[in-house]
Amino acid sequence: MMLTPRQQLILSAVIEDYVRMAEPVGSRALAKHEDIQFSPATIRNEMADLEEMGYLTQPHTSSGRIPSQKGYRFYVDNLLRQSQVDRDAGIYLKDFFTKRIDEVEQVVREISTVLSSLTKQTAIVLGPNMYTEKVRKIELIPIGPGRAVAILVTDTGHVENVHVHFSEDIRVEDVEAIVNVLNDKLVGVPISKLRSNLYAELAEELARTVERFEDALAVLSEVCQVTDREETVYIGGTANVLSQPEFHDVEKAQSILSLLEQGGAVTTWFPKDERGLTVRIGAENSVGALQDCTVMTTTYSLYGHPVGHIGVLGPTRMDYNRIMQILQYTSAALTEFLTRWSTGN
Amino acid sequence: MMLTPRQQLILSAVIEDYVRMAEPVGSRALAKHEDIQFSPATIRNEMADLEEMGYLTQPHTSSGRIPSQKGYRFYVDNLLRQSQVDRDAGIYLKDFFTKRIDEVEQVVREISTVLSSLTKQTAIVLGPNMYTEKVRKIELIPIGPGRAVAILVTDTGHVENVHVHFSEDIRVEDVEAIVNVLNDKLVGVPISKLRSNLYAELAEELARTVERFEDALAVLSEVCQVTDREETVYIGGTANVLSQPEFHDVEKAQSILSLLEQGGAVTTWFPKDERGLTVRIGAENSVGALQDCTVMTTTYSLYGHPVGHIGVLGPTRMDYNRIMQILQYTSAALTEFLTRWSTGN
DNA sequence: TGTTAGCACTCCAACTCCGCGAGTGCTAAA
DNA sequence: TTTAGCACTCGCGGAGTTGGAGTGCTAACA
Repeated sequence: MMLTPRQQLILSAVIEDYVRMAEPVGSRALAKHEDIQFSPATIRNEMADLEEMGYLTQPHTSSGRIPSQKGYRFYVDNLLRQSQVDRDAGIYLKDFFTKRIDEVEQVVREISTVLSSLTKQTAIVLGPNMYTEKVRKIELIPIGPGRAVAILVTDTGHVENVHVHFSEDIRVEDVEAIVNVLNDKLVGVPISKLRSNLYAELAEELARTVERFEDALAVLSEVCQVTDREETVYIGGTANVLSQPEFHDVEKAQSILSLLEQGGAVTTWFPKDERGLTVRIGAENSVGALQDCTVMTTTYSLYGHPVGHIGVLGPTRMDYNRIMQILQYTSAALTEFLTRWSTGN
Repeated sequence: MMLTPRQQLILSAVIEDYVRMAEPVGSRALAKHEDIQFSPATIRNEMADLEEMGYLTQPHTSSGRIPSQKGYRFYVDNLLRQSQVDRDAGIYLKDFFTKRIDEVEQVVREISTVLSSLTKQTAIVLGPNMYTEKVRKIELIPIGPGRAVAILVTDTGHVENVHVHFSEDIRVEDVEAIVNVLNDKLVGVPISKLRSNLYAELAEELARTVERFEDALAVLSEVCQVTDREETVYIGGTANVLSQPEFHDVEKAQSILSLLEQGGAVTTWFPKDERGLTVRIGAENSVGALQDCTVMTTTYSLYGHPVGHIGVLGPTRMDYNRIMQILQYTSAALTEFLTRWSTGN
């Protein structure tokens, strides 16, 4: 059942050739591979065995072999040698990050472009969530009768805002009172706990302090909306989908593009509670349209907590090695950038 | 030189048929058209004339005709009868807007989706700029040594924020002084005038009030950055590009998709100083990749000033009539929504 | 004079046919 | 166990063929 070293060698070679050429690879071509010393005939025998075991398939009799999903999986799990990160890519990334001392959001957005152009695939970046950040300040700024903007600033300097409403005849003192209570009770609280932990306690306090109790409650609930904000999604390199030979079929390409378009759907492709690198090959993606795609993802962190995801979408025939390197390197660089940024540029 | 009514009728018919079928239309097919009473032979003669004048072309001898760019242009300028807006579309839009009492940004983003699914083309929406809005409040919230977030709220409730830096040993009073001066001098000033008009005056005032003058200046300049923010671009329905027969050629499709991806580039497709509806057919778009595309755009307004653009990108063979209707209707509805929203939901 | 029927002609698109070549599996020899 | 040899398979691309849609032209007709 286990593969012999020679079979592993051949499987690797098949995958690497196929990744490069996007065409079924035959025994003759493989024999030319430098670290393969056997004759085509031997290779044919081995390939027949590999096919029988399900690691390779044949589009039709008398054509070369292509790796099956199982083949890719074995390759990723056992054969991938962690080679050097692409030198140019490394330089490019390092360069990108040292130049940047900008707003986080902009950097994160641009990462999706960078990642896609490095990998020549589609890159997906889920913006850093603020669940672990703490409330630094809450402001209520009136902008009209019965209307105000609530602004919430976190300790790392993220700003969220939401429009709130109250009765038109509320008094200025009441608004001030509300803001004071909010700040008293909420500063230092992690965003993730905003709603759950403090709702009851805060309501009580507000009831004691503020005349217009219902208004205060409404505001409270509206402010809490910021915790429900879904992560922002940045997608770069969607056009790269079309340059993959496997998606020259317009139907397929379109189904993938429309999938990418509904930003929300993309979120589900990322494993919720894993922090390391994950690789989902073909049918391992539950989504139908991704049957012959691979989604490789990893997380980036702030203060040791994963706060966001980056990922690459490509055909199952992708350069796993290279893309894995780039992804890991990018994640590390992004993590470092975030840390540097949030401790003071 | 001028077209006879019959020629106009035939031109219309050719265009309308071609828009529907995406295939060259011949004299026989046209003769079946209900408001055409002449025989195929007559039609052939007229079409030959129209071709000679450049309104139609023939992919090859002995095939039907297709409209030339000049043909489309004439059609748009002279023959388009403003018919009823698509009933379903109207209902759909009305529905969308009455349901929505949400954040502007979200509505604008969703408009791009709505517009693309109504037109089955790619929709481009340039978010409302805030140039005409006025400063309501400026806040400086410290988030670390020498670091703060500057928050600017406009009279309609837009919130922009930017990170600012000053010497680490600046005193709290100085920060307060800066904020006070900023608010004193800037509240009520239109965003567009922020930098130009008040820079000098403000600097003077700050020099008088604030000890750390350089710091204040730096902050001022950083705050002004928000005026440089480029308009946000939302693009919906990029996948629709692929469903157009003319873009089944992967090359073409890709060049258009990559164009769409660089959000910034898209901005230039919108005429700067026109407010009504514009139609750019084929080569009228200066961009090379859009040679067989039409970009139809219009603006939406707030308080009578155009504040943003919406547009539709499709093949020159697009349903001008329908898309024009939808665009105008959407623009009107969006304008109305904005007004309602900014005067208090 | 403008319109129409008829007809010969054109040309694309789709289909079939065929040969090439890359690749295989099997067998027999090393 | 590996390799050389050989017969076989099958997709792909080019050449040849055909059908049909559409044209332009001419001549007849209102």
